[in-house]
Amino acid sequence: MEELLAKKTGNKIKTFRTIQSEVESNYHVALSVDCVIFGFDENKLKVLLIRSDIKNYEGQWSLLGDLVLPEENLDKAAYRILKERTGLSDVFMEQVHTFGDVNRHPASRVVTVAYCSLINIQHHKLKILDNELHWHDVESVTEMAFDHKKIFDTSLCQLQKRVKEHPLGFSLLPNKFSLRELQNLYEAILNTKLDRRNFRKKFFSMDFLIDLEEIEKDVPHRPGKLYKFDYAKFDRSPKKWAGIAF
Amino acid sequence: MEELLAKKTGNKIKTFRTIQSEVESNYHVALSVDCVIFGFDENKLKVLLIRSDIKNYEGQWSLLGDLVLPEENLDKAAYRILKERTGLSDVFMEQVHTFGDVNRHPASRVVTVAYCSLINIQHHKLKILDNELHWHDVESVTEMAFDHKKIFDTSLCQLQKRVKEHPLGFSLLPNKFSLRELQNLYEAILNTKLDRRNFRKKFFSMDFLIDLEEIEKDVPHRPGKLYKFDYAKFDRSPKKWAGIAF
DNA sequence: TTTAAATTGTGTAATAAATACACATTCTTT
DNA sequence: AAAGAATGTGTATTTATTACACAATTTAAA
Repeated sequence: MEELLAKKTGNKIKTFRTIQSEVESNYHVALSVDCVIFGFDENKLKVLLIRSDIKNYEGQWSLLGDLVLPEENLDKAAYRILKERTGLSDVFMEQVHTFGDVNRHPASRVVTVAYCSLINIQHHKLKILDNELHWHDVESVTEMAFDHKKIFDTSLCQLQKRVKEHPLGFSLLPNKFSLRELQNLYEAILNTKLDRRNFRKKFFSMDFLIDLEEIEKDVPHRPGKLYKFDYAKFDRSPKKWAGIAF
Repeated sequence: MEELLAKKTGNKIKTFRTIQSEVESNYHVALSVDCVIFGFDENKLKVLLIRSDIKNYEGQWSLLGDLVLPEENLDKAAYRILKERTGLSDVFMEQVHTFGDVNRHPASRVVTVAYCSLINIQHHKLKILDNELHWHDVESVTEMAFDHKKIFDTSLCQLQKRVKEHPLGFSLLPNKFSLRELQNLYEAILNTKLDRRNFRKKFFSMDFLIDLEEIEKDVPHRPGKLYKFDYAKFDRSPKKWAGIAF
């Protein structure tokens, strides 16, 4: 193995040059991916957590994560974890931040790359029978294992920001949704109340909603119309998302 | 060493459990930090690059990076690199993204965390005599070593976005600056032309600029007034940055 | 010393976007 | 048949964005 990686040689700083023994003994870390998987159900934003089986954090909730495999890209690892846990593969997924504090894992140094994912909770409802996995209300998440609360908070903040810039929210909804459901979703994500008329005006003026000429069923009040998001039109559109400034 | 990290046991997926031998042999990677250091000089946005001394990329330009030390947090590593190269320590620095494609480094798997930094180029002009280090015009950066072009592009995009949301730009300017310099900076970062009167109106209405009652010197035309950014007022302000939508 | 060149400093009118706000309608439940 | 609950709709006000022109100041050149 030739000169590789990085090392300081005397006073002169060289780029990416070191010797094999250093690499093996000191400069390598374990690398994991943790997924913050969001869902939306009963008008609440949810996050999918698993009970930790690590000694120090036994019984506490943690994010879904795993070590990155030797021949696996980071995004691939994130999709693998999601697939294993939910069975879903064609969903929104995005890298959020990397957490690498020296003592974040009790056993050894583990650097973790956090990913945020948005899924339609109905699509995989059946797989969460396992009592180690649970959908938690986002607003009632408090203590978590490791530094996962910090990772979760960071992801939620980023979601709140991103959802104003891009039409991400639809990934969390059923294919057919009412405007009330859409507004409830935005209110849940942004943790705020929105004016109903202005919300509707805004979404209709963007013109990416297709009226399905159907109405809700089984609601104890006047049913609303159902819509779907026009992904094809969105993809063609040059200006894309106008931005949502509530 | 107890059960640690992550492993699949049969069909059941466990969280963070594995055995020592796996950790050492397969699941560890080299971890580096790469800094995209931006500066502003002669009305152009610049990036600080170093000539690569790696065999495959010899002579090509690369970002300033180094392996993360065993007992070093990621942010610390980024600040260390910046300090070593520029002598500056109290500057804007922010994690951008992590790049971990399997073959991004020719020698072995090296996952790198990219950081973006904004510095006042005047403050360390003297240290860049070394001909391996060079300030490049951002718009003329083309080929780079490794996947550094991709890292650079990602960082520049993020900078363009962040500078509209937060008052970052001032880190790139001298303490005293004219409004023309400020506008030139924004035009350089955003790669666009802005209306001078609207730009001034916008910044004055934010009310974070302190009029220093001084004027520029040595300009071949009517000199402009000098200002500084009121960081104290900004920190106290509840609404912070109004957002710049050009 | 006069003139040309360059850039600063300033305000208003027009357009677009965000906000606040109320009532009739439709469907379900009792 | 009446009460409850949520849908569907429009306008007026305020705020932000954009487009745009001319006099004043300084330096450099004639």
